[in-house]
Amino acid sequence: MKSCKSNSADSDPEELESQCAGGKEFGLTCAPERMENSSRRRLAANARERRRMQGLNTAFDRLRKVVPQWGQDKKLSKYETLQMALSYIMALNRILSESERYRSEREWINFPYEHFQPDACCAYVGQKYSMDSDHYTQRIESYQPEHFQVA
DNA sequence: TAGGCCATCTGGTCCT
DNA sequence: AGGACCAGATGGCCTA
Repeated sequence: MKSCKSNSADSDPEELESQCAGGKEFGLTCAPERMENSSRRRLAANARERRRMQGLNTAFDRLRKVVPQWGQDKKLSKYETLQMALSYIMALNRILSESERYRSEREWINFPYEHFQPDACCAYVGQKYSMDSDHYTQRIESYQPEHFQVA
């Protein structure tokens, strides 16, 4: 997945930074110090940007782990992950609202106890939910982002 | 082979 | 001044 657009992409950025500082790379052997500094700053900025994007991707991976994902074969794209997270939050929010309503109507006590089992909870948060997956898939898939207003 | 997704580079802008 | 953030450009990989 690496780009070959620039030679600098194929080497360790910190190493390149130090090489650049020596003026031996990128034809800068006889370049003025200003160009050298500029080039060095650019490489440092590239390295920072890579780290930033890696941090962003780590966050996406963590989000993927807590968001429902059926179809074990393919991981969600970034866009899909965000859409799924939105739908998931909305679904949970609705479930919460319903539970509040039940409680206020004093019907909550009749709510099936198994809804509070830890396993049932983890099935939502975990990777796959082998049991009852069809039902759950239908439930969550019915929560499409376009059905909600984003605050 | 076209299209989707992604990583990386890059220059601009904003913030501290 | 330098770092963080962003968006556009570019090219590689993968799949239908």
